[in-house]
Amino acid sequence: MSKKIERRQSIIQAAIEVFGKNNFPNSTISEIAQKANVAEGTIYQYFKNKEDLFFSIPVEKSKEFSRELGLHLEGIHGASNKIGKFIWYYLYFFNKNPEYARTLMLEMRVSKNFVKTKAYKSFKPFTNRIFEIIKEGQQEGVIRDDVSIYILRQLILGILEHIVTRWLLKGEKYDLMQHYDQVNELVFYGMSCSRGSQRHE
Amino acid sequence: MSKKIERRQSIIQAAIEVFGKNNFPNSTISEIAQKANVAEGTIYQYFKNKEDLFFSIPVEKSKEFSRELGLHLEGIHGASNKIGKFIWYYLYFFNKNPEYARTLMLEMRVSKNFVKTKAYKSFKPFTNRIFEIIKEGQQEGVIRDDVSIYILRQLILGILEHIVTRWLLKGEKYDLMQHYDQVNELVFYGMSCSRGSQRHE
Amino acid sequence: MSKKIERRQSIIQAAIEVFGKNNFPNSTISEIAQKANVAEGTIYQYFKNKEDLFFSIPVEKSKEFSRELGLHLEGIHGASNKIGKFIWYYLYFFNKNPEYARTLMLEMRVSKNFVKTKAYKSFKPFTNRIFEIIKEGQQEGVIRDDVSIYILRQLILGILEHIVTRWLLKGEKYDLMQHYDQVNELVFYGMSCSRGSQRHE
Amino acid sequence: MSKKIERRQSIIQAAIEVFGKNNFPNSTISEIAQKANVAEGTIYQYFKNKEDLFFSIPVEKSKEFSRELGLHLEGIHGASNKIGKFIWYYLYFFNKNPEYARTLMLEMRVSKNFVKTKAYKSFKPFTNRIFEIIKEGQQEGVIRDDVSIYILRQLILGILEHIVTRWLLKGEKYDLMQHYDQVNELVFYGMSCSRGSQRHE
DNA sequence: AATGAATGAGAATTCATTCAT
DNA sequence: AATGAATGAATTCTCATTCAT
Repeated sequence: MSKKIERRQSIIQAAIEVFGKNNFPNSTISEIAQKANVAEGTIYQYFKNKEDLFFSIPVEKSKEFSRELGLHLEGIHGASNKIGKFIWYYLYFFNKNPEYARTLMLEMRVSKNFVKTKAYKSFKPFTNRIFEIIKEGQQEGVIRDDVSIYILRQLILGILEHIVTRWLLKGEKYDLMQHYDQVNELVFYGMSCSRGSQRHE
Repeated sequence: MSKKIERRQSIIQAAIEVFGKNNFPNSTISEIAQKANVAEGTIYQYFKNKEDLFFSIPVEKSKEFSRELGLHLEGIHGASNKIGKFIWYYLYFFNKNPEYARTLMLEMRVSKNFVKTKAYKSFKPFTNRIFEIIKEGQQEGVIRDDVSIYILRQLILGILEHIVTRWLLKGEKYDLMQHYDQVNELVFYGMSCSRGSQRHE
Repeated sequence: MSKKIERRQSIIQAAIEVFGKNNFPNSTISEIAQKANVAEGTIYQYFKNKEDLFFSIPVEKSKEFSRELGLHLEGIHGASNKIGKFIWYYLYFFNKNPEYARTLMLEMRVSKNFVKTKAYKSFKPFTNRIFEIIKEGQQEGVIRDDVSIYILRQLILGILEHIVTRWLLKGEKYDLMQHYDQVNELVFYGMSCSRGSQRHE
Repeated sequence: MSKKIERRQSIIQAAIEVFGKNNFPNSTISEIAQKANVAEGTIYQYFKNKEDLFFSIPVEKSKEFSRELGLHLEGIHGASNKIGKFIWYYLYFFNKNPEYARTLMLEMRVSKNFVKTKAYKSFKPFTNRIFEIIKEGQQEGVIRDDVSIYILRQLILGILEHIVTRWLLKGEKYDLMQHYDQVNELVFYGMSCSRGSQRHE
């Protein structure tokens, strides 16, 4: 039983490495199978086809992300702290998973019809988590409520995606975490109440 | 003689359309040849191979960009005005060339080893043009000189690329030019000497 | 004990349906297993391989045919009546088993080396039954004896196969039984003594 | 120009041999290519895919059949003589093309949805030729006109197909032409106006 | 005896590139 | 210089069969 789950995991892991190194069309099932120590045919018992395997990566990684994020948020009080932690974990996660970052940010996110894939849908949970935190902050009175929460979420994710993308384009040569303070500041600057009037997008 | 140049142009143009619609691996020489009204074999008389054709696109487009940009800057005085014009033309150019924008921003720029390609090198001329304008501005005293010009250039291009990329990810559904004022403001906010008072245009 | 026989039966039954719907190469062991409510591996405990399962169908069906035919012939006197009954049952049987008919007539019978298979051999019993009846008829004096019994058997089966095949090619859209009288007449016309001289094949 | 036609022909010829020897699913493009002395890829320049190649065989052969049949009918007068010639040529043609006969009669004709294929449609021309002859015969008064010409055509083709099919099932061991007289007789027996006295040839 | 996960051989098809005309 | 037919390498995916549990 858990053997199946393990095997599935090892295929996904191999896929992350191979797709991250090459890219979708230049990656071969054969290489993934080899890396996962399974026969090519085995992959097709776990995934419908190459594309399905590809888009299963974010599904799996998003679960992991949400799960771990949940643990990290455990016991933290106050929306500000939670957002700070979120930003930290986001950077930490991609810093730790550069191949996945590459695939997600530079290939999937950018492909036509990405929003229709199951990969995109798998972001829902942690995307909702942000909503919760923002609302909490608005109730606490530390986050402005004169702006749609969609805009506020877009603010956070937009900055984070931008930072990660630049890091990738530079070849992941530096530690992504070094941007933590900067991002934090930018985000809080944009979200906090204590400002008379700011426009946005 | 000029027939050769014309033919080369029509191949490049067809390539832009086809690569922009699909993407590199899903585009076929056959379709490009058809669209350019030449035989497949003919393409190999003008370009070494598919990849060469692909990376020749920015080379060609960059020339066009620089040439036109030069004309638009003609007669404009003052670094501020020139930067304003540059921003305007950048947005104008990609707004007018969405297929090329898609290929360049979402596919080439994002591919590993892009910086080693001739495409990347072809950006030099207009990239240098920015340097000149920045230096001019610093001499004029309207652009801060406490920061490396590399950073300042990166500020301009970073914002522009970000804006164009978001536009593409949204499906080019709106007019890119509508961001002109916003970008302008952001750039001048970041570059000007005396925070609080910048004028341009 | 009888559980094994039951299980074997349900596999055969599933095979008839699946092979009849698709055809040999387009049928999968997986689908048959599913329909029979057994695991794929189980099929290999009852049959050597896919081909063996395929050719086991007529073996099984022929047994059923012979058994039932025997019952239907019980108590019938006179070769003419018996032949009539045989024709009736033949049409009745395939009318009731269209998937099997399809497989047998349009796929197996038609395949190279069919005569070497165990399927072909399994027809012996009911084929012999015809011989017996013909001989009986010749002794009774109602069936001509100036012709080889092989020819006479071939006459009966040839017509029946032809009728069933045409019915299948037309998509089994009509009731096969409607041909009973016609076939009966044709057969008796060909077999009966009361004719001076007819040539054949 | 004629090189393309020649090559197409040699591929078709190779396909006839290979499909006739094995059958559709057991035949490989690779073997056909080898036999035709072309690369596998070349086949796909002439035919969309394996299935297209398969169904192109009758299209090609039907053309040949009609063309040759036309020559053989040239100068023959009287519907009776024409039908006789038609029967003769039909048997002659399949006798000479046993592999094609096998493919057409035992595999294609028998497959579901055959009537929807281009192969089926390609029979139209010679099928129409029969109509013409039948009508001619009815006007001459030598062919009964109390029965639909569809039935009469079906009579001819039904008998011929049956004879050819039986020949194939027996392994093409005897000369198909030996059935000529028998078929002729059967056909004329069924088609002529005045039962009892038909003459032909 | 039954299971069903794992295997891997095998085949169709695509398409960049070459080269004879 | 232009053509476009021919090539064949390379890759995905299927599925009968095996075998450890």
